[in-house]
Amino acid sequence: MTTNIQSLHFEPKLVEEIEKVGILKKLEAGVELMRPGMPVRSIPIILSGSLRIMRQDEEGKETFLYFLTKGDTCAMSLTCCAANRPSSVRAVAEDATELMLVPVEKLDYWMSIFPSWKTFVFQAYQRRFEDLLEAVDSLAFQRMDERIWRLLKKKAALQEKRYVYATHQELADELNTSREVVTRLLKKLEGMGKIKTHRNRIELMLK
Amino acid sequence: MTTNIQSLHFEPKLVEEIEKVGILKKLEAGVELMRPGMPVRSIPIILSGSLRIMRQDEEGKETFLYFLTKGDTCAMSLTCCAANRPSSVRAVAEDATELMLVPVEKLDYWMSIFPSWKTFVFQAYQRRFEDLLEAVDSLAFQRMDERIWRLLKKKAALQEKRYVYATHQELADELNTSREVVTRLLKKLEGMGKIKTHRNRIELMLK
DNA sequence: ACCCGTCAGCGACAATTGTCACAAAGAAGC
DNA sequence: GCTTCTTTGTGACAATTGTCGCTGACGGGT
Repeated sequence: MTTNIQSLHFEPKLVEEIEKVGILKKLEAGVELMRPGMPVRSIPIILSGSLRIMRQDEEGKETFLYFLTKGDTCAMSLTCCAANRPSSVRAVAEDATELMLVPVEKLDYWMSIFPSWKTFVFQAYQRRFEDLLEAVDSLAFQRMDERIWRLLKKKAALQEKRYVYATHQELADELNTSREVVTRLLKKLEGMGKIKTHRNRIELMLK
Repeated sequence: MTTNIQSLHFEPKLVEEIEKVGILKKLEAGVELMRPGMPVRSIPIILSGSLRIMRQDEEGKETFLYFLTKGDTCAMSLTCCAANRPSSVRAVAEDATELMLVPVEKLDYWMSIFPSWKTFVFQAYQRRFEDLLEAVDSLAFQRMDERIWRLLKKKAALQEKRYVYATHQELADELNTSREVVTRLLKKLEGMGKIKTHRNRIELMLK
């Protein structure tokens, strides 16, 4: 599952640079990479696997924002680094994940000399904006059953499988609702023929 | 109320450039500057007044995202321009507003030669990220009474007054709820001594 | 097999929000 | 004054979501 940095459309010289100063990090599924308040010292570039980005409130309640996958980087890291501010989100490995950590100092310098890095940074901003708007849409316009269904589809797509391995409690936490509500609505989705529920696992009936 | 571009921390040469190519535009309160699907041909820099940025779903339901005020620019414009994509949000003048429209073509060029422009663009991204996260917080973690109360405080702060001129229906539209709910919760806030309601106008009892 | 901890299912009820119907109050014109 | 339109108020009810209590199912270990 190892992806190397070469496959990410960077120019050869930049690839060289990244490999020189970047630190490869491997995360097992479920490991927390970043939490609100943590200082951000490096920019992660995801090589394989995926990160789940969550927003927390003061009491620790959470809500899902978006996933980062291969080739993505965290726009929050970019803004936090630039402003020298702590993280405002939580990042958790959704699967086993590999990423390259690039020190903050390079951000600006590379932007000025590597066009592909500049493109990369701007695309990151743009994609994360879209992702955040999608999160807003979900919160503002969709009911909980629809939100669960979409989350399941996204999770399944990440793995390219029709199974999602998660407990009802975990899904409830990601959507800032309660376990009972998730159970109830999963039953409803099952009744509609969209899924089948198993212990620790949900099967999506796509197509 | 006219603010000129000089007060925005740009270097003199850039100010000159902006004045040369920028188009000054004045909007009356309530006028729509941008709607979802519209092509974005220029980047607006707000000189005075404020813009209300809203997200819409397919059926036209809306939810408030954030306000832009003096010195701000629309990060959506930046991303949309860069990717040559239509707007994904709606922008409406909250008050009488003046803005400078800068043609897209300059975005990149100025970034490479004017440090203050680069800073400006990155700060815009950063601020709008924070604003969007605040919008997510509001949607995910707060009940409707709290959301109304916060919206009122923001609106009052924009004008630096203790009155907000709006009907219950308008507030309902901005929060994607119904007029009756707004009426009900405003009565509740009034009972708590936080506001006084009048026709077309709400008085905030701050301090 | 049995125990035990985790996970899921379910019924009852509460809280919040959404919807409908209708009335009253205020503003503006005649 | 009267009429009309807009805005606000309110009661009743529905839908959705949140919470509590309890039950049973499943799986891993012994």
